[in-house]
Amino acid sequence: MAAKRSGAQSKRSQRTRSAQELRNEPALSLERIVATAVELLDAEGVDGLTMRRLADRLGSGAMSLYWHVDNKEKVFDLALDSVLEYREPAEMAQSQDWRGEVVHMLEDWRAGMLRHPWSASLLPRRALGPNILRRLELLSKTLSGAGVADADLNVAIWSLWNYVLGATVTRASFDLSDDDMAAAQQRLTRLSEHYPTIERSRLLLDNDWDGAFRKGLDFLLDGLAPK
Amino acid sequence: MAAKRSGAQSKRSQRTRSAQELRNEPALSLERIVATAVELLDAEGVDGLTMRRLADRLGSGAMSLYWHVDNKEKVFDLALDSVLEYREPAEMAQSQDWRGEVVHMLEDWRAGMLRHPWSASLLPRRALGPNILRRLELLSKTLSGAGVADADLNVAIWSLWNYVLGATVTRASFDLSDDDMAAAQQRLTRLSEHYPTIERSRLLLDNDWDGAFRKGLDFLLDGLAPK
DNA sequence: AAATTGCATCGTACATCGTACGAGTCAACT
DNA sequence: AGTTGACTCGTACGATGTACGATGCAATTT
Repeated sequence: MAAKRSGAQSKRSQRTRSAQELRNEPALSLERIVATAVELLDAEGVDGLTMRRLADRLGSGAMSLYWHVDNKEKVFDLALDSVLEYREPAEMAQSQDWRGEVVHMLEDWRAGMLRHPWSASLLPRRALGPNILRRLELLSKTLSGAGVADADLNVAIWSLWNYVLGATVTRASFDLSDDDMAAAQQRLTRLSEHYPTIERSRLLLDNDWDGAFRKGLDFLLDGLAPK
Repeated sequence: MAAKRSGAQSKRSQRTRSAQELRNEPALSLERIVATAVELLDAEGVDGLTMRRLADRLGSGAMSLYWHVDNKEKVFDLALDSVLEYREPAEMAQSQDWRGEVVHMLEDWRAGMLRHPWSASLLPRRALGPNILRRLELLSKTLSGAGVADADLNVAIWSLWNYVLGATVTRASFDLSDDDMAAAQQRLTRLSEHYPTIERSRLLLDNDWDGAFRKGLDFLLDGLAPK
């Protein structure tokens, strides 16, 4: 039976592959597969990622991918987590402005996902990758350091997580092309007699997404702040 | 070229089909297709819904579905909206407890989606169906009636929508089977040295989902309440 | 030097999917 | 009697995920 590559890198493959490496296409690797998957997702969206197309971009055969990856689902998992890569903030521990930090962390999180809109629609179904966990850990630590009691930490984290996830998913799915937007507008005004209040507030049409995100976040933080 | 059925019902099909109707399988109809799709989604999940399987359950050929439905996407759209069907609350207009009403509406919304966990993962990608719009309209009306200024309505609606959507999606995706739960637990404790705060607060493990949902919602409503 | 091992690649094949196309059925209308 | 239009469905096509086994090639052992 064929051996499957586990998490560990092979020791040998570091210095071999000279034939391949000096050629046009560098050899396959998990990193290259994931990076190319992200490219493909950015370019073609979730449905555009197929194992064959991914392999084409890598200059390899489709089945070669399966040496490095269990199945297509894993490609999605890895692509998602890679997009949420978290770079440790330089100074952090001594800051007093916990609220500013939290806002910054969550806005950064959201911005990262909006840079790759497919990631928002993927997130719900995926397990927690290391980068997401790292972000949750830092969020917990910051809140805890700000004085949030352990007993309240769970509620705090979930509220924020839910809000950020929802806001990002919503934003990503309503970030329509101009054509779609025009169609939606037309549809809404056609139906406006049934939804007068929506019409009046111009929901879905005039949206300051970022501002609204920030305001709701502030409300949550008001409630979550230690008294 | 084959005519496609548009939104309107055929006038004739009301009284004909006697041969079919008295038989074991009633004739195909949009309603029956959608209802069966929901059954299938409940039973087998998103990936379990295929046109062939759906047709099997309906006792018809796969291609027959396409008379009633443009494509598979539309089936998803219709199934989702049907799950979010909204039944008008009897008395409502005169109530003074706007906050209780909002909480009730949103908890009902969330409960409806959690009864069909596939719906949460579908929601982000779908257009707004009539039932969702109806719910948004009622929410807007209630907030507006409570004194929320038109200018603030947008932020209010989006904050609540985002929060509810995020909380529902999260809950649905973490509502794991016991096996998955055990695996997740094992995985987390194995990694606990890297995520000490998460470990301490037992995030992901001891969760009072409903309670946390309610608390975060209260925080939002505190912020959104007209002064 | 020769044989063996193990990592890595890939061609072929299969079941399954969404759905295009066109033929078929049957009641209602002219 | 003939036409129409609503509806059903068999067949077929291209695309997909991936199981399986053959192949190549460097490192290691003999």
